[in-house]
Amino acid sequence: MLESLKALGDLHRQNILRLLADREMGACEIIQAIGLSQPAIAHHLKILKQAGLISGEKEGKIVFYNLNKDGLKELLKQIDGFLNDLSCFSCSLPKPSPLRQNPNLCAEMGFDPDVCAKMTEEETCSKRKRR
Amino acid sequence: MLESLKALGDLHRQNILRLLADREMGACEIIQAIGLSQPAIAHHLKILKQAGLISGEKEGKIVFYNLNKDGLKELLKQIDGFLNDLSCFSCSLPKPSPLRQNPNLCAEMGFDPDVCAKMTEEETCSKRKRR
DNA sequence: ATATGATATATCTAATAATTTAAATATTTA
DNA sequence: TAAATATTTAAATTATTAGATATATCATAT
Repeated sequence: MLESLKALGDLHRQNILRLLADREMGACEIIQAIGLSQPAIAHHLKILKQAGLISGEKEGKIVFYNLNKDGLKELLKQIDGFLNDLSCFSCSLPKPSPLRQNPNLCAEMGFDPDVCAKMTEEETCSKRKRR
Repeated sequence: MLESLKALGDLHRQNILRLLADREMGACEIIQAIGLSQPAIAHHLKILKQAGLISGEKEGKIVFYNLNKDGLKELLKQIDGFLNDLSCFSCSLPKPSPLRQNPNLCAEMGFDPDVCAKMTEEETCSKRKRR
């Protein structure tokens, strides 16, 4: 998901996706439409492809690019899971920090290593135990 | 949305959000939990705050950070709109490129400026006319 | 009250790392 | 051989980071 979010976090790449939302396009068309150099477009297309957001099929000289709808759907599911999981949108007031009780001891406080030690790219909060 | 996606596209910032999913935290707690320098954390917190994903309220010496659930909800809505809009998840086979008919003329092809000329950060495909 | 010192956070600055880009080159296909 | 795309390389830009410094708050001593 991190890779896909990085792929989405660039305006040119968003615009490539917007172009492909209308129809498939050959790379040369995308180059003209976006107005960057051919290698720059090739680079962005590679990033989008590696993120699973588009597909490219070579047909003769031309590589036709399309949205990967399954990839987009999967990404949306992941983001939805991540964000929902984070904010648990409906539930519960935020728990107060122990610093509220103990405002002088920030430097001395320890941390539950479970909370953060092994957080990885794809892990979401629901996989951690809540207290 | 671009700004928020960039904010999400960093593992440390994702982990800060994961931490805050459990409870509010003082900045000093976040520093210890993530293990970066104080200025680096301050920088990431600023980016997350500017993206509307967290809030910080100062209470004495300590700034307590919380998830901004409304911001997260709003972002999810935008991403959902963007991705759904792109792939129009249920509908229609992809339209073929005109290059399918005309495979020799990539360099000479013109482009409908409506399709791409004024694409901006927040514009989604549904706002463009479809053909 | 006022000064002093300690703590928490933010900002500034500079170094490093990563990303983006275009020119040059390579590869594939007609 | 020419056209379309990918890869390599190098330059420019941007992002990330830590050290130094600045600001604000609180506790304590005068």
